[in-house]
Amino acid sequence: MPTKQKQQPAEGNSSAPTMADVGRIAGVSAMTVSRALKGNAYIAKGTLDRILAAVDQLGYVLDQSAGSLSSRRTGFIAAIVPSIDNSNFADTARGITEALARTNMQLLLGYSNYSVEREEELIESMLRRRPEGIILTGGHHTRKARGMLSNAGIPVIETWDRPENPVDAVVGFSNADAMEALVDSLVEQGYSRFGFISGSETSDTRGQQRQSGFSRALSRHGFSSERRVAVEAVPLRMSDGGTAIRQLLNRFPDTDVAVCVSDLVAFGAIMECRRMGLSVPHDIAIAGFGDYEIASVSEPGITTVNVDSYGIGTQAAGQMIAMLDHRGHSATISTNYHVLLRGST
Amino acid sequence: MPTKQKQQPAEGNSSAPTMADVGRIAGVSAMTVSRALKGNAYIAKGTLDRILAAVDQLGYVLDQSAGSLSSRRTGFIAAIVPSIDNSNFADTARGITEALARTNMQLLLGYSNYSVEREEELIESMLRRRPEGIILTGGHHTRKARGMLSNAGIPVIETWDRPENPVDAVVGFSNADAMEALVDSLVEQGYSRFGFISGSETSDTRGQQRQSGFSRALSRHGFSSERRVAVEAVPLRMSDGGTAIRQLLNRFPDTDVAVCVSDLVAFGAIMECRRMGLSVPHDIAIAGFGDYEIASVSEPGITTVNVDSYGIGTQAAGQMIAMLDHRGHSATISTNYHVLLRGST
DNA sequence: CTGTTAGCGCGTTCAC
DNA sequence: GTGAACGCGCTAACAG
Repeated sequence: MPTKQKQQPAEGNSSAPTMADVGRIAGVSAMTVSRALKGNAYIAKGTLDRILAAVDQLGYVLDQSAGSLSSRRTGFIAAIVPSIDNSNFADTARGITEALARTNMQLLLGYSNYSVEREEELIESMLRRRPEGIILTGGHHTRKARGMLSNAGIPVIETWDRPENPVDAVVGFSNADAMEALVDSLVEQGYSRFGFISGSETSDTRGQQRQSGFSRALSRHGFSSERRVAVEAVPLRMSDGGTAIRQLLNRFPDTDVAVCVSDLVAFGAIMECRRMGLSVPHDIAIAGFGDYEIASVSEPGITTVNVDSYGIGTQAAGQMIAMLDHRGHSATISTNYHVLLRGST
Repeated sequence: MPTKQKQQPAEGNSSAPTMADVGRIAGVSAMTVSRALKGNAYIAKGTLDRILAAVDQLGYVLDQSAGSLSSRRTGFIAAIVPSIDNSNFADTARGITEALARTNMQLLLGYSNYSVEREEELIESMLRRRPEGIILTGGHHTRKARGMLSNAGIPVIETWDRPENPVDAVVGFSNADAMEALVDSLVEQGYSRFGFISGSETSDTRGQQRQSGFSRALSRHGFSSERRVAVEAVPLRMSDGGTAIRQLLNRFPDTDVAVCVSDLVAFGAIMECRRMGLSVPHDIAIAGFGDYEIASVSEPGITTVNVDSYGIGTQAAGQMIAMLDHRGHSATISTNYHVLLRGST
């Protein structure tokens, strides 16, 4: 009977202490340590104290990978946002994190850089961690991604949008409708020669939807929606707004209001106007989207649409928790938006 | 001998497929599937194809929790930043993510909200996932946190600072020195009656260090550093800059330049000045810190210090990878900063 | 209130 | 090139 030496039988090396080590010191079994650390089981007061002392002495930290393998619950929620530089999605991520902090769930956060291919990769690598649920941005995914998602058998929540064919639950609003509301308000203010500044027409799905809302509203009012400039960059930076407004005014000098896909772009455009010696809103009015902090602080304030970025995060997390508790089922939750008229128009 | 039924013997329920399932279809053992999916082992071409087909057919996704329990490598790198709304730290997080994307490591990201207690909680919950390394912001941690960190036996990298007693490796710069450089430049520009706008004096360690650099520089030049306003909020928002500049000018009307802990605050201050009818820099000059995007786009541009937030992230990740490879050891890496004089001063 | 037993799904190690 | 056995550290299930 040869002494088969399989998988290095833990020699006297200083690897992390285990529950068994803690138990040895406290004079109990590993199982009792497990129960004591979980907190919701009956443990004799004295035993508990000895266990906690041993934990302290060893500096023991639970190994959750091992625990979740056994319990079949990882405690992970995955979330993917297009970017974290963009404060709108950062707010959503913060909302998710804070809502999750009340639970024992941990957030596994990724950002796709506005690419569905990158999103697919992220989904795959995150699913390897066996999250109990996944929160996505938007309703546009690769075929393979959709396949993996439905195969995973976990709640999926799409946010920031109202997909036509949702994978599962949805927490969001119609970007087209929100933009339409903005345009309506601007028409009411007396504007009629609208320009539109957007980013890449292929990657930024929400930007495209805003543009279709823009066109829809204008055609309803009988105005032209031809004055459009697209900057091929994603995500759009403030400085892109400067480039874009120059192009717009160059190609369509009669424009009386420029609507931008985001407040950041609008801000860049306003600053560029100042440099060009144009007064906003007197010579040209400018509106944004998203109600970033800068929109209210900037002077003049930027007319925009508040879309409750933070609330999208908390509501998505709340819906996720409900679905995991079996208290709630797949649903579509409408988040609020409202137009804010400020000094820039 | 009673039929003890332990741990639900996987009935015909639709739980996720395993390597064994894949192997069954492909006509090989689970072990061969493992090797095939790892990629770096010799597998007969035909076998490989059958395995990949089976993976596809089942929609099989590797279970990394199980894998890492066995291999003792989780593939996680943990990172904690004070906030993700603040684009400086968001840039660092992006730098880490992008540098890590080339490896097989996955980022476990948390934010402490500028609280060392919250940081301690985060460190504990992250260590439960057995990260292979951890990246922190700053050098200020609770005693317990330091204990857990050294106990964990993994590389620790502190960033954005030059701690006196680093836990392990460091990637950062001296906030005091950087601020001193800014003040020196402003003195050279002819300013002498300096004001300082900062946030909480207790939670924002880097803000405090900037303030001490501010005082040090001024005393070196023989100027007063008494003109100070602290807003008790963390993190500081743009709008806090407005409140603060009012207070500052109220209490110290002779101030000729206001130095702010961050560009966001500086921007808020500049906008408030505009509302008060003060011209920047004619009536009052204003400088920031961090070289946020807004500093270069805003009109006037904001004088500030660029501290390479993104580079801190990529370098920290690079150092981490080196340490994990045993190619590099604990080290202190200096990141660059440079003063940018713009129109606001 | 506590212990025993088994096994979560994989990778390590050795055997062929 | 491939397989068998074992165990990573923990918790479910049951027995007492």
